[in-house]
Amino acid sequence: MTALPVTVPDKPALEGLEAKWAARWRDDGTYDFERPATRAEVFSIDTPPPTVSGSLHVGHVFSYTHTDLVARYQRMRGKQVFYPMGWDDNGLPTERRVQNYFGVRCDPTLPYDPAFEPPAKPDPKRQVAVSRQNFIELCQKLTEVDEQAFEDLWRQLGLSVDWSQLYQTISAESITVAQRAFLRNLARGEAYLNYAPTLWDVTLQTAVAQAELEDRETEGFFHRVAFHRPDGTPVYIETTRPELIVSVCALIAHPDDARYQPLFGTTVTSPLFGVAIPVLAHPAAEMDKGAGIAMCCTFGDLTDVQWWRELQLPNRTVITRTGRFQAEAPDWLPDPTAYAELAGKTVFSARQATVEALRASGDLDGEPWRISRPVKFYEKGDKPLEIVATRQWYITNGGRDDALKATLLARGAELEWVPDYMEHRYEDWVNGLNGDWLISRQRFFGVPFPVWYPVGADGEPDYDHPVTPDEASLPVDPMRDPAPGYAPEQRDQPGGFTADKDVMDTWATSSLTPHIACGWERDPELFGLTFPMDLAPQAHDIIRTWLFSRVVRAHFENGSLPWVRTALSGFVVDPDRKKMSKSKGNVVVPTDILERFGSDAVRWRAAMARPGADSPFDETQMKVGRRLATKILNASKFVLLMAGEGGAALASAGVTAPVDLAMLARLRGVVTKATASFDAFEYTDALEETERFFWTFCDDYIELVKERAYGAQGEAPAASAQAALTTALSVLLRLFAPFCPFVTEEVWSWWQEGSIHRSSWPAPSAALPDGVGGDEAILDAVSAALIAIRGAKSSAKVSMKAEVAEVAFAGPAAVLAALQLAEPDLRAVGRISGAITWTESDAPLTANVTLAPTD
RNA sequence: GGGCGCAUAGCUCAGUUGGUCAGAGCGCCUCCCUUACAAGGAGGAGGCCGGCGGUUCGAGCCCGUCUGCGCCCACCA
Repeated sequence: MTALPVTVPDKPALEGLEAKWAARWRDDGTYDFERPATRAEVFSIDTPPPTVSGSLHVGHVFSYTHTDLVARYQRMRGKQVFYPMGWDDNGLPTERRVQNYFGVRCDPTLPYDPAFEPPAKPDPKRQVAVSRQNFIELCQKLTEVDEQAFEDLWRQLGLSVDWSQLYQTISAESITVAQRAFLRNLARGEAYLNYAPTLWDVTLQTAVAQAELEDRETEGFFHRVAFHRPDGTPVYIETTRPELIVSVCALIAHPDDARYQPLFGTTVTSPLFGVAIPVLAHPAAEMDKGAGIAMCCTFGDLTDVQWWRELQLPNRTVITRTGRFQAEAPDWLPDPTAYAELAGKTVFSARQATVEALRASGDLDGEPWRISRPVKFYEKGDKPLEIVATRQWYITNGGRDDALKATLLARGAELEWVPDYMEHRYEDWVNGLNGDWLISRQRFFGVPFPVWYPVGADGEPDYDHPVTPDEASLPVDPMRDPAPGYAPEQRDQPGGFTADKDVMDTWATSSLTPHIACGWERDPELFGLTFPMDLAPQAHDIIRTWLFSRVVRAHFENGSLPWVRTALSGFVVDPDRKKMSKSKGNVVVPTDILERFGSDAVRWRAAMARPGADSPFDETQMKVGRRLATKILNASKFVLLMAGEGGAALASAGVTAPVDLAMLARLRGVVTKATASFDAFEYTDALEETERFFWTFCDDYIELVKERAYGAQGEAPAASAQAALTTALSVLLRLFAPFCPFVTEEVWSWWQEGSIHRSSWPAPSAALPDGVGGDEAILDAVSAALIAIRGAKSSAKVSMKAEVAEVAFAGPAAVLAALQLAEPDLRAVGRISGAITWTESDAPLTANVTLAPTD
C-alpha cells in the first residue's frame, strides 16, 4: 500500500481550470513529441490546417476535439503522439482579407519597397498598389495576428497539440516542399502545361479547379431564337445565353432525332451576324431538352467544350478574362458592324443588347420565359464561371487516364475509413473526374511555380521548354530570381527568359501537409518515424479536395498512401438541421460557448457526436457535459476524503468485501470495453460506457459504502471500501481524461504525481487483477433494492434519510443471497433500523418497506 | 437522374451476429434543504421502433417496396 499526500480543496470548481492547466501543459511541454526508436512507437496525425483568414465555428471545435480524443488515448497507451498544428495562411482568402484590412492591392510589376508602410487609414476604394513581395509581407503580418487567436482558442479547448511542430502553408519550408514536389511531378510527367478551355472566374480573374465548383440555383430566361436555312425557313433553338450567338460554331442535335436528321450536314446562318453554321449530330445532344437542337458556342458550358473538342470546331471566344466582350469585332463575322452593340460589354449587358437586336430583327420567337437552373460558380466567387481558353498547369489525377483512375481507386480501397461508408464519397468523386487537376492560379499570394521559359529571338516565350531550378536552390521566386543559366538583365528580353507568373492553388500546397509536417526531404529521421501517418482526421465535405489530393501526391511521390486511415467528422448543424454557414447567420461563436460551459463540457458534447454523423447544435446538451465535469470534481473530492485519512490505499489486494469486489469486477469490464471502442475510433462508445458506470458508481456504490468507509463497521471493512474507492477513482479519472482533460488533471493533481495525460491508460487489471473474482450480480441486486427502498420513500414523500422500520424482500434465492452479502451497507444507506425478512420467490425482487413512524 | 446516410418516447440518440430490445440522457410531472455535489438527489409518466409487403416458430434488427429528410455528385441547349 502506498500512502499518498492528498490535498483536496474545500470547494472545488470548474472555473479557471482551463487557464491554469493550459499554462501548465505549455510550460511543462506535456504534449511534446519525443522521438522514439521505432515507427511502431509513434502515432502521427495529419491535422487539418485551418484557414486562418476565416473564422472558427463550433463545427471546428467538435471535429478537432474528436481528433484530440484519439490523440490523448494513444498517448496514454504509450505512443509518442506526433500531433502538429498547421495554419493554412496561403491563398485567396488571405489575399482578400489583406486587401480589405490594409487597403492595398498587389501589382506584381512593381519593385519591392523595403520601407513600405500600409496606409494609416485603409480606403477600400483607392487601394494602394504594392509589389508582390510587399503584399506577401503584409499577408504574413496579418496572419500572425489571426494565428495567435486560433492558437489561444485551441489551447483553451485543450487540444494536446505539440505546438513546437507548428507549420504554416505560407512558410519558406512549405513553399520548398510544394516546389520540390511539383518539380518531381514535372520530371516524372505527372505535371504538365496545357492550353485549353478552362473554368474561369471573371471577378477574381483566375482559373479554378473542378473540385472547387459549386452549383447555385440561378434565375434566367429561355429565349427561342431562329437560325435560318438557305431558303429562309427558321430553325429554332432555345438558349439561356443569347449573347453567345456571336460565338456559335455549330448547331447540334442527337443523331437519332428524326426532326433534325434532314439538316445534318447542311448549313444555316446565325441571326444578327449571318455567320454560316454547320448542323451536326452528336450523341451528347438530348432530344427532349429545349428544342432538341442546341447551339454550340465557345464556350457556354462544359458540353460545348466536349463538342468543340470532339467535333473539332473552331474557337470563337469573345468573352475576355475580365468577363467583358472583346473590343474589336471578331474576324469570323461577315459584317463587323453587327458587333458594335456588344464590344466591351459585360455578359449581362451584351445579353440585353442581343435580345433587343433579336427582337428588332424578328428572330426572337415569342417572349423569353423565366427559368431557374443550376449554374456553376467558383465556391468562393460571386459571378457565374465563364469558360476561357488559357494556359494552365495540371497534375494528372486519373480524370483523363483510366489506368491511373483505377490505381487511385485502389488506394481509396486500401485506406481505412472511419466510418467505412464514407469511402463511397471518394469512389464517386474519382469515378466522376473528367479532367486532370488544374493547379495554377492567376493570383499573387501563393507558391510560385518554380519555372521560367526561354524567350525566343521573336520575343515569344517557349512554353514547351520550361527552365527549372535545382532542388537545392529552393525556394525560388521566378519573378525575383533569374532563371538558372541566365543573367538578371535577360529577364523578358529576346533571347532571354521570362518567369511563370502564376501561383499554385492552395490545395496544391495543402495536398502535401503530410510531407510538410513530417519533414519530407528536410528531416529524414522524423519522416521515417511519422510517415505514412496513422490518422487523417477531417470533415466529410473535403474528401474530394484535401483527402483526394493528398492521396494523389503521396501516390506519386512515395508510392503509398499518406496515412493508414482517415476519420471523418460530421457537421454541427443548426437546430433546423441546416448546415451552419456565415451567410445564413446561424453560426455559433465557439469562444462564447467555451466561456459559458467550460471546455470539458463542450468537449463532452463533441464526443457524443459519432464519427461521420452530423449533430444538431443544442445548448442544453452542453449543460449535461458541465454536470458531468462538476460531478467528477465532487465525487473525486468525496472519495479522497473518505479514503484520505493517512493516505489512500491503492492496492486492490486490500479489497475484501463482496460488494467492493463486484464493483471493481464491473469496472474491469468497463475498461475492456472502453479500450476496444477507442481502438476502433469509437470514442462515443468509450465515453458512454465509462459514464454509465460512473453515474451508478456515484448514485449507488458511493452511497452504499460511505458509512463503512468512515469506519462504521470496523477497520478491515473500511480499508476494503477505501481501497476499492481509490482504485476505482484512479481508473475512472484516466478513462475520462481524453474527454475532460481539465477536470481530470485537476483531480489527479490532488493526489498523484505528474500529469494524468502522461499516465498510462488503465489495463483491465488496474481495476481488479486477473484471476480475482467479483460477483457483479451483487451490484444489480443492490441497485434493485435501493430503487425499491427509495421508491417507497419517494411515494411516501419523505426524505431519503427517513428511517425504515422493517423491510420484507422477496425474490430469487440468488438475489437474496447477493443482498445478504451487502446487508450492513444496505442497512446504512437505507436507514433500516428494524428487521429484514427474506422470502424466496420466482418473481423479480420486491421490497415491502415499512417506514418508521415520524413525530 | 446516380450514390450514400438517416427515419425508435416531445428533443438528441443507443439498440453489436433476429429470441428479456422496447432503452439512455435531456425535457416534463411528483417529491427530498441529504454535512461530496441544490449548477444537486430520489421516484414517475411518455413509444404501433416511418408506411406496406415478404422471409421466419419469432423482426427496430434480414429482404423487397414506398414515403419523408439530409449530404455528396451529375444535369445547366
